[in-house]
Amino acid sequence: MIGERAKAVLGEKPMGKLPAEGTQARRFGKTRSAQSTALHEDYVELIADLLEGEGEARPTDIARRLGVSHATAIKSIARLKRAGLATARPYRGVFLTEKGRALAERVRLRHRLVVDVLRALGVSSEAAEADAEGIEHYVSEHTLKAFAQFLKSRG
Amino acid sequence: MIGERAKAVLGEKPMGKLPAEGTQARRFGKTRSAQSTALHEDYVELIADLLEGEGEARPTDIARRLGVSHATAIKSIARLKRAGLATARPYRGVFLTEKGRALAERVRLRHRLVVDVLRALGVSSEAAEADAEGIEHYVSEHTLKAFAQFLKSRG
DNA sequence: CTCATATTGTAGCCGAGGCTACATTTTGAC
DNA sequence: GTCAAAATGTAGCCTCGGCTACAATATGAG
Repeated sequence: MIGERAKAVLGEKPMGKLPAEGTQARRFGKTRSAQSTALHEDYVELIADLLEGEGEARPTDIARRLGVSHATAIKSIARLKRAGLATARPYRGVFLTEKGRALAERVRLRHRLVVDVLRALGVSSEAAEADAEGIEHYVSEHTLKAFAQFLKSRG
Repeated sequence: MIGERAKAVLGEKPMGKLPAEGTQARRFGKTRSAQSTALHEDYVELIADLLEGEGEARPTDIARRLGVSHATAIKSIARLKRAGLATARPYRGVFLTEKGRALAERVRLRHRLVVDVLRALGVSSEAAEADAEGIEHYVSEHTLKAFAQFLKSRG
């Protein structure tokens, strides 16, 4: 008797409703890389907010807002610098590069759009804000456009 | 002249439109913990699909579908076992525990709901599937209910 | 039954993103 | 100007989720 494993080797897989591995793998891969930029986006957005609201962005404030230790924040800021998104000299606060500011602006617009769509769908303001924090990093340009169109179409 | 930093120490922060640190920190914290479960959810969902479609879930197949090396898949499966979501004996394939099956079912329903909502908002099927892969892990119960309600209300 | 091959498992490396503990610098009060 | 306290930075450790290279096991062909 030839088992399922044998069939697989012979290329006799049942092949159900599963998508082609290539497509699925690509999707998961994209999701993974998005995860690596999600933190960068959060930091950049927060730094932009702090710079506007308080005039400066200090590691301790950043750490408190994000709910992490200051050591973690400092390490992340170092990664931001390596990525060319921020500048910071010891004991002198954090600033955004042109690239960082551009990213912050895009992130902010996207955040607003996601929150507005969620609210339009009947989600409460609090839940919309909270969920958007996670969702926004995974919304593609295409989907973003559809969101904008949807909001416009329904006034 | 007293700088902004001095003001902060004295509790004279301008306090603009930024939310309270507590709220924001809690949100980010939740987002972070969601990230740690996202991979578990992907694995569990895929394993359930494979078990149904092929009759068995082998590490190599899982790795190929997720686009990672088999070593990575095996290590993740070990984490799944530790989390009580799966069982696996050496060279004998992967199976889900009751808890794992329950999670897979929830994840599957949520995935469908997210894709359907995205499509209802005018997102193409391909983009909806791709984006949902990332978005779904950050949709709260509250938002999920709103999604279901929205879909029902518009037929 | 033997054995080549595919699959599976293990070891060891890496970077990201957490943490605590400790060292250094700045700062404002005095 | 001194100095304690707050902020900042550094060191070292952890887990997760990647990887490659190598070892061990199953499996089907013959």
